[in-house]
Amino acid sequence: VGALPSLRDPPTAGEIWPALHRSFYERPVTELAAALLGTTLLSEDDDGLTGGAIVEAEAYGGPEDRASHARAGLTRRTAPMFGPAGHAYVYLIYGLHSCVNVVGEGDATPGAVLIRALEPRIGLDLIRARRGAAAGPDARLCAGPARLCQALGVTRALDGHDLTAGARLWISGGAPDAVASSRMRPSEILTGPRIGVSYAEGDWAARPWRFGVRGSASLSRPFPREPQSA
DNA sequence: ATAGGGATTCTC
DNA sequence: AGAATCCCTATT
Repeated sequence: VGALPSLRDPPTAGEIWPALHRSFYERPVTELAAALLGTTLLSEDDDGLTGGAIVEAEAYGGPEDRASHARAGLTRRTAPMFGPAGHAYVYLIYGLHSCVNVVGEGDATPGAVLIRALEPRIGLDLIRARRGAAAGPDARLCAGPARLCQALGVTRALDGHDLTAGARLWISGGAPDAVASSRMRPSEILTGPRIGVSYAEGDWAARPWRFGVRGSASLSRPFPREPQSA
């Protein structure tokens, strides 16, 4: 028995859940945020495979976006936002919590999408163990940008990671044998102002760049009334 | 060098 | 309502 894989080797997680291609990410961040709804974020490490369906995401632009980390321009911290699409931007907030973004646009245009909530679907036992005993019902385990990172074992070690490689941390449109596309119908998409960016000047705090799946029990918090379909 | 604050979460 | 807690960013 050699080191080369044989046809009888069990499929890897990346084969069961094929990674989205780079071209999926190369578009304006508001489009990308909506398109990510319904796709599956996956993480695999020595402890196992975990994942869930993305049900909430926020778009962040370049220096012109006064709510974006990129507002100060290219710095060491925000460098991934200025790099190629399809990579992760993972940052530490309040000295405690990791949050994960998906880089969009292109090399010339900085921008990223913050993943704010998942419906947990894969590796529930491991997700529950990582989140702790007081984490509440399953639907709330990944209801928040820092919660989902804790649940999936995402830390800044993954900052800059290439999401298109289909290993360690990646996003899939669905299993190959899945019948339905991950794409949401417009009537299923909620929009609203981004969370926690009241410091932003001008109308940047009010822009409806938060996107969510209508009716999901895993949203980080409710959307304001008067929802508009994207 | 140092001060001010943050795309959050949990507990009191 | 307040703490936890690190590092980024801007200023001295």
